[in-house]
Amino acid sequence: MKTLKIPEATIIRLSVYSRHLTDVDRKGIITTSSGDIAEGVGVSPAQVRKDLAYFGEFGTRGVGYNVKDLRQHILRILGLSVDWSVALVGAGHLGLALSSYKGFRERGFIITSIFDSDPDKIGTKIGDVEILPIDQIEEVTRQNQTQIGIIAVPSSVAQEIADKLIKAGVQAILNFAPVVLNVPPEIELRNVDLAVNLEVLTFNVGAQRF
Amino acid sequence: MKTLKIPEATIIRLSVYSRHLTDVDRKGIITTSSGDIAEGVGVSPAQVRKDLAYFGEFGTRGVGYNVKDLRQHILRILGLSVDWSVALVGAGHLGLALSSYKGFRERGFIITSIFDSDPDKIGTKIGDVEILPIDQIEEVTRQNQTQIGIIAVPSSVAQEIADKLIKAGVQAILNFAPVVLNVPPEIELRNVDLAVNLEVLTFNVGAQRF
DNA sequence: ATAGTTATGTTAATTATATCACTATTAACT
DNA sequence: AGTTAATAGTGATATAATTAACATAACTAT
Repeated sequence: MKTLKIPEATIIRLSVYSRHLTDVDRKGIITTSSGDIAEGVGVSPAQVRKDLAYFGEFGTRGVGYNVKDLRQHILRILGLSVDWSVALVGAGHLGLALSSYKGFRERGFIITSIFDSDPDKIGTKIGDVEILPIDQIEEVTRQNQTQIGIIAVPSSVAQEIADKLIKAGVQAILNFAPVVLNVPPEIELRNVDLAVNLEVLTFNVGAQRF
Repeated sequence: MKTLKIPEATIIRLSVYSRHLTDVDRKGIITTSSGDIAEGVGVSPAQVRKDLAYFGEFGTRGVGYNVKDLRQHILRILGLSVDWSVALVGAGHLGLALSSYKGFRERGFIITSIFDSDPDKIGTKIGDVEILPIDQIEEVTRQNQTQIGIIAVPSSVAQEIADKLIKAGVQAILNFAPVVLNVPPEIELRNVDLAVNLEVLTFNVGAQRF
């Protein structure tokens, strides 16, 4: 249980590598190299090797990497060798988009419950998952042993939902509300702020000013 | 036109600061400090001051920052003192979620055109914007002088759409397709990969292994 | 066998980013 | 007016991440 510090950027790249390797594998290619991967995803070969080196030796010198093997190794590293139960809170446009997003299920993220406060939505289904009222979050999430919560509700209620999810025992939260959430340190939290992404773009478009 | 290199992390934080300042301003608070801001958004006071120092001096020593002033300065820095015309390509669940996302308009991002390939969708409206066919991207985007394109289409066609948007003269692209896009260096590109975000979480949940 | 080639794994150097500690400035109060 | 408290701005330091360089291992061909 050595706590070697691994950069988050490395984790993000590993995720991208694994997706790239899935594509390469589908083309029937058996062997690849740090150079190939680097070219495929737009980083340097040294970066690819360094990222992998945090976790072990997966290649053969002079030869390269076996595509299937390396892919499996990375998926294992990312914790994707098992399925994850996900609770989605908020069945608005964004919630609907997330629940129908193929990429989640492909990677082993199964949305096992959906919650909303709108009485008109409660009882209806998205796919084969029934929309439940907010006050059932704790009971249902605990019962399903759900580890991950996705917050897709308005900012005004996001903290309240986060508290409920944590009380229900989730270990990680993906938050789409543009607000700073307060969570205990043992809870993994990531924020996806859609407007921020556009703002980085507009800054860069005008960045010759600085 | 000095090209002082500014960390992307700084830009992201500035965006968060400005949103925080909007909240603080709404509460009627006139003056704030690096310490207040730091506490409000979860970073260190030194970080706040360092981030601002890239762009000038906005505060008064011993006193702090005027909330409205600082907010305006940051918005100006981020390029948000003017509106931006945005073209949205893909009117699926995600496209619908993005087009109805309040946060965009609030920050000056106006979706001026929406495109999709589905004949059933073409001609219908989202809000007051009509969905147009893909082959009108170039003409309409150029006419509107649209600077930003959002790609919310399947991975298989994302590169093709990117090419069209670039040909139409957009300067920046926000890509939601989980694929590595190839764009010329003068085009600003950001990728939002929803699955990657969950994978960073699952890695961290199991990270005691390393 | 052996030399040559290729590509990994790893150490070292460089670059980038964040933190810290100090200085300067302002306002308030006595 | 002088003193104290508060807080921005900044240069120095520490930490982190990326890039480059290199030594090692495996394969190929003669």
